[in-house]
This record gives sequence, structure tokens and C-alpha cells, in this order.
Amino acid sequence: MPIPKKPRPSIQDVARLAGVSLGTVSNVLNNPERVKPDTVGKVAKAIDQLGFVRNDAARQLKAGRSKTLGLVVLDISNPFFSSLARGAEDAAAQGNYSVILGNSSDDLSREASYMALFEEQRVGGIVISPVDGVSETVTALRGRGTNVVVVDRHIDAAIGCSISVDDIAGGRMAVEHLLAQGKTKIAFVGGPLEFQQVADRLAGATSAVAASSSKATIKHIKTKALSVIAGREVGEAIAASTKSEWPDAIFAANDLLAVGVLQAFMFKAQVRVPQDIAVIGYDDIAFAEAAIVPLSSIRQPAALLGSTAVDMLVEEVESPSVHKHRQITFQPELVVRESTLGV
Amino acid sequence: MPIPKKPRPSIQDVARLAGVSLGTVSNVLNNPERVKPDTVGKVAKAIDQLGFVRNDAARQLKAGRSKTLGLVVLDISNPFFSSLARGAEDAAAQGNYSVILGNSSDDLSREASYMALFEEQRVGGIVISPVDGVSETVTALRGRGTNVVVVDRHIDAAIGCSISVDDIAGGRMAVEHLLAQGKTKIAFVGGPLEFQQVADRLAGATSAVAASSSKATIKHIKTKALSVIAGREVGEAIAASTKSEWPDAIFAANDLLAVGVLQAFMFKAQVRVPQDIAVIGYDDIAFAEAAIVPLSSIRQPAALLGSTAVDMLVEEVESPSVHKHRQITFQPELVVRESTLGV
DNA sequence: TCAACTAATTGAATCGTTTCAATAGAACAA
DNA sequence: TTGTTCTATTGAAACGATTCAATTAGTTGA
Repeated sequence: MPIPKKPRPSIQDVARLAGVSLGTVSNVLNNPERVKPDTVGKVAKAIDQLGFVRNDAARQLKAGRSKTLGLVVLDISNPFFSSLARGAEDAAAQGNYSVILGNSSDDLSREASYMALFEEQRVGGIVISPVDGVSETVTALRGRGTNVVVVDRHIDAAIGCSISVDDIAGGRMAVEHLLAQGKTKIAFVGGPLEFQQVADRLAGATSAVAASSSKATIKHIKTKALSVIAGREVGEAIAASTKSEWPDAIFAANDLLAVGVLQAFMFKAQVRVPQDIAVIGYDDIAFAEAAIVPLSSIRQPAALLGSTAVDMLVEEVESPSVHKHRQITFQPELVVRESTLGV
Repeated sequence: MPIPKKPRPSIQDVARLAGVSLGTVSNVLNNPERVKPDTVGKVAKAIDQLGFVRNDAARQLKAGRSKTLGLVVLDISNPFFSSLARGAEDAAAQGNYSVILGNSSDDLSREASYMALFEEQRVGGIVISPVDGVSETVTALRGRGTNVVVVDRHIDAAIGCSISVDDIAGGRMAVEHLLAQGKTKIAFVGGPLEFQQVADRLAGATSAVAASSSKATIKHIKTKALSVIAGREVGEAIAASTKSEWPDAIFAANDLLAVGVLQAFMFKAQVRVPQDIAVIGYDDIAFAEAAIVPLSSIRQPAALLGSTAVDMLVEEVESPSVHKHRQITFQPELVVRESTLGV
């Protein structure tokens, strides 16, 4: 037996029921001031009666553009990105746009498939926190007419807009703080270095050590991911090594890693934080303050990144002639808590 | 001066360049096996050369349905919902769907505007964690032909599918655990009671107290939101009261509240957890384990909720004749950590 | 009463796909 | 040669909105 599934009413059906032409219905929807009030009334009644809902695909097809933006993030379950998404979504709502979210899971092919999807959907533009070097992709998209703004990564002004946080400065701030606490054997925990953010934080950290007059050293403990689990593994390895080999401070490339390290130190071993080893993270996610030892961190304005990116994208979409590509760099901020407070 | 903005190439342009008809190009795109291999080659070359990207609006208009699903959550920056979203998104990708995310921020009008938007977009279906009673909305949408699955809330089978967690059981488990630890003056922290989840957890908690043979009591401390901030305020108020009035255990309606309470107890006051007051939360977000005092909690399978909801929605969309509405209820799980471990 | 104007309404054309009946062409048999 | 079966390709029609030139109705002034 055939599926009954009655078709949705179209603007035609509304026109017929209201006894007007389809052009008039369209005007009621889009330019009500051009239509006589009682005609508006008749049409409204018909719309109600039929449960008519405008078909956005048809509208978009005619208009050629859409009020939807695409957002591709590395990992939505990471609080930094969920804040960013939240900021983006709020800014979009402001300008009457909506946001389609794609989660690339650090995976280039998923990233690519979201970009392709968004392009087919003819989104107004795309905000992306790229997995990897992304200039070619951005250039290609832009060449075909899709606007792209890059967040959390700097790209060349010739290519497009980008909003980022100065990760080198952040790395420097973190290590300068550790040095100021009298720490000298510093370990940077993070990876992979293909993440520009991680490389920059390490670079900042290294430069701070180099610039200091002390005999401080820094070594890099690589991780495969920026997750709590990865941090826990590193923490366990450190705790298991002989005490003389311990660093006296750890700078983790993000808070999730730092939290993992803390967990290992507290549960599996008897490492005292910050007395034996101080720990500082990066991102200042909402839980840094509530961590087992309240965690010092470098605060990034995640929601602001998201909303600024959307604002710039909307500007580019709506006034392409006025728009000039810009690179905005926010400065991060040191947040000191117990995990690094000198004894 | 006019904006140059060259139009995107259409299937027509591709056909012209490749020297074939537009129907053939369409076949290359959708049924390549029907087309001679060297024709496919010619067309592929033309597509490449022009940078042709299929216009999904046109395709959707013709097809009448889309491969996009809508997801409306209460608060994406809450880890429970970001896990849920992640699960939904993964399940959708599996079935070649993509997910548009809407954030209702506990706000009925934002919820409504997302539902309207999704309906105009003719999404394949909607997964929603409703702010409030939602039966009428769901019935209305369904009546107009949009499939809806409700998550994190039970609705009647006559109305549609829903996936939820048994919050009454969860509330009961939490309080039974507290009672088993010898606690008797229990406070339930949470609100507003308009959230069915909160009301259910309280109901479960109350029933556990009632069923116990002990002289235990429970009182309800209302909050306006389920956030860390709200929890901190409650914690401060309790710590500031005279010690004889303190509860000896707190059951918070979610982990964020519990974390806030812990923060207040640790930083602003000298309340010992769990010796003075035990604390248990709800959701078992990733940070419960890493909290300042590792937090006992009731675990909800958030990602599983999301993926199951999407699976059911896809089933309903793709095989409406086979589909039967179902109500799936997952059982929560008690996770015991230091914050409630008897001295 | 007619011209001149404004306000309201009309409906054909358009956007870019997919679909499908019709056609062309090739291969083979009789 | 003619007929039969294939396979490959064609192109008109349809989806449902928006747009805009054309039309109709209504008002005013002379």
C-alpha cells in the first residue's frame, strides 16, 4: 500500500483558500505594508487554517543565499569549544542567523566532509577552528564564493579573517609565573605539535625560560591528545619515576591535560601540588576553579572568540564591499589559584 | 558600482562545457553506473574545471525532504548536553545525516523559534530536550508532518518517541546511598521544579526517605538555575548558618550545582566534605571525578541518549510504515567517590 | 465625464536540481 | 534489409518560493 503522507500546503494552496493570488500571499509574508489590512487578515486566516509553513529551500533557491552559518569545531565536548559555540550561536541569533554545528573530532576527513556539506547547503559563511594548515581549503572555498573565518588560529590577511588568542604570550605568561614562584625544572605537557596552538604555547614557554636569568630548564613531554585521559597517563608516568627526576612544575597545554595530571598525582600517588610539583593549565574552563586542587590557568575568552568570529563573518556576508579582512588577536590572562601558589 | 560576485556554476554550465545534456550530468552525480565511463570522465573534468558544487536547496526543493536533523538542547555549555550533542552528531553522521544545533538557554521563546526555523528548513526531523511541557508543540509539529523525538523527558507513546533516564530511580539511588552512609538530615538542592527532571529527582529522593525505617528527613532548597553559580550561593548560605542547622548530606540536582556547593564549602568556609556534609551530584560529568573533592554522582548515559534519539528519529523518517513510537528509559547508575564516603 | 494619478493585486518567469518518458544508437538475429 | 533488444542520452516538467512588469480598482481634480 502506498504511503499516504499528505504533502505540505504551499503558498498556492493558501492563495486559493484565501481567494487571492500567490503574489499577494508572498507579499503578506514579506512586505505586509503593501497589502490592504483586511487582505492580510484573510491570508493570515488561511495560513493558520492550513498550517502553512514556508519552505526555506525554495526561498533559498530563489535568493541564492541563506541565513545559516556553518561552524566546525575540533571537539564540542571540550568546554573551550562549547563556550565558543555558545558565543557564536548567540551572536548569530542576534543577526537573525542560525548555526549548523559540525564536530571534526580532530579528523581532517570529517572536517573536509563538513566543509563540503556546508558548501552544498550554501551557508552564508563558515567559521572554522581548523585541524591543520587550512590556507588551501580556505582559499579554495573563498574562490568558489563561500566566506570563511578562522578561529583559534592565525591566517594570513590576504586569505581571510581570523580570530585568535596570542598563544605564544600565553605560554610565556604561564612559565614566567612558574619561574616567579621559584620553580626551575619545568615540564611542558602537550601535543601533538601539529596543533599550532600547542606549538605556540610551547614556544612561548621556551622563550620565557630562555629570557630568564635563572638556571631554569624546560623539557617537553609529548601527548597524543589534549584529553583528561592523556594527562592522567603522563601524571602516572611522572609519579612512577624516581623523585629526583621529577619536574617541580608542569605547564599543561590545556586544562583537560592538567586535570588528568592532577588526578594521577592525587589518586595514584602521593605527589603534593603545588609543593612537590606545581601545575598550571590553559583555557580556564569552568571547572579549573573546582578542580581537586584549584587549577591555575591561562584564560581564553572562548565565547568572545566565537561571537567575534560570527560578527566578522556576518559583516563580510552582508557588506562585502565595505569589508576588509582583519586578524584579531586577543590577549590571554593569567589566573592564579592554589595549584601554583608558592608554599 | 555593482557588486561583481560571479554566480556559481550550475549543472547547466557543467553540461554545456562537457558537451552533454543536463540530465546526464545529474546522472553522473546520482547514478554514475547508468553513464558510459568516458562520459563520466568528461563530466568530472568539467565539474572540476568549473568548481561546481551541487546546490542543496534545489535538490531539497525537488526531493521535499532533507538529510539534516535539528537538535534543540537546553544548554550546550552544560557537559551533559554537549555529550548528548556529540552522541547525536555521531549517530547522524553514521546515517549520512547532519545536525543543526539550537541552544534554547532554558528559554521557551528561543526554543519555539528554533523549532520554527527547523520546520521551515524542512529538516528530516527534530530531537529536542524540551524546556517545558511540550506535548502540544510536538503534536502540532507532527500534525504538519515533522517528526520529533523527545530526549531527557518522557512523553506519551501516542504522541511520539521519547528517550529518557529514570530520574525518579536516580533520585532514589542517590538518597538511599546517603542513608546507607548514616546520613539523616538530607537537603535536596535544585530547581526550578518546572524542570521535570528536577521534580522527578526530588520525588525519588523523597520516596527513598519515606521508605526508610530511619528517622531521616529531607528538605528542599530551591535554586533558580542548575549552574555552578547557583550552587555556590546555596553553599555559602548553608555555611553561614549555625552549624546545628546544617544538613549532614546534600543531594544536588546536577553536578554543576554540586560543584558550586563544594566550592563554597572549601573556599568560603571550613565545611569538611564528607565528614560534616556529604555531597552527591547528578549526571556524572567528566569533571565530577576531578572535582575539589571527587564527587559522587548519578551517571546518565548522555551520549547514548543522543545517539539513540537520532537512531529512532532516522528510523521514523526512513521507514515510517514500520516505525512504532517507543519510550526508552535508561537506568542511571550510582558512582561513589570521596564526597560521600563515610568517615 | 475624463484624465491622471496612486494603491492594491496579479501571474508569468525564475532559481538549480531531479525525474522520467521519449529517443537515438548499437548490436545482433532472422 | 528489417525488426528486436539492449544501453546511453536527452530535455521538458516539476518542486515552491520571490520578483516585477503589467493590470485593475479607487481617488482626486478639472
